[in-house]
Amino acid sequence: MRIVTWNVNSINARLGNVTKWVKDNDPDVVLLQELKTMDDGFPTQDFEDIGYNCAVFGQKSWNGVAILSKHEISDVIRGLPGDDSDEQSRYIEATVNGVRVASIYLPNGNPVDTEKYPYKLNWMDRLRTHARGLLQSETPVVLGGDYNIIPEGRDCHNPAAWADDALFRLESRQKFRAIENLGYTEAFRALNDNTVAYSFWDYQGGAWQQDKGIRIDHFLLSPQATDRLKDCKIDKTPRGEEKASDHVPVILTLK
DNA sequence: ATGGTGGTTCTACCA
Repeated sequence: MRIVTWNVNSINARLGNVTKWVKDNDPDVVLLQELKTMDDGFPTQDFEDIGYNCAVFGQKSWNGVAILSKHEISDVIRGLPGDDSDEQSRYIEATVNGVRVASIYLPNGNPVDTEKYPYKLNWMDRLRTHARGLLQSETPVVLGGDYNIIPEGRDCHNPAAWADDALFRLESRQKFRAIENLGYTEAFRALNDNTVAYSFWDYQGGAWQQDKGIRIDHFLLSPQATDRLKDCKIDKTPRGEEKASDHVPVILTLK
């Protein structure tokens, strides 16, 4: 079973790139982030035409997450539990082929001297609480998405340049690690010990051409999912294409 | 310190 996570930076601006990649790679499940459209603007028909069911949690202009699946999608939750006043569409969760999957678009948090940073940290506390509850099912849980977290220095080109950024601040990384410490395994790093690999390159400053990237798109796996972990790879080829997203797909394979 | 790019939407805001 293959599950992909991909921040597409507008699903409608990226529709040709995404449908082509999905057809070529044929994953079971695709977790999308940054749709930048409301539910009724999501190109559901285009994905149904290539064999995928869709569960969408959209929002006008910003955010927005979705789960695409060749298998039936059931028991969908839209929105991260824990704060009814949160209006941002950043979390969708469902059951697919016996696996509980979530598509996560964790807040960026910059600039750190604004309300965006505490919003990020509070959102991570809520995610940890919810992730802890999911473990009680003792079934495979796969939390995939754009976490907006650089877990370690080796996950970026120049750690010094990111030192005070919301993606790399110690508080942010500690909260990410606190979710791992519940019993979740970060799939890519578990299988690629010393590999330097990135999942995002900024549009600005020739970041792609100079390979000044960061690794911020992750899969966190419950113990039952980790027992089935076979492979986790980053496909950076889509970043070099015309009209590319600034993120690339990360591909998880479970036995 | 600034601006570099790209998306949504039309004037800034977000990343």
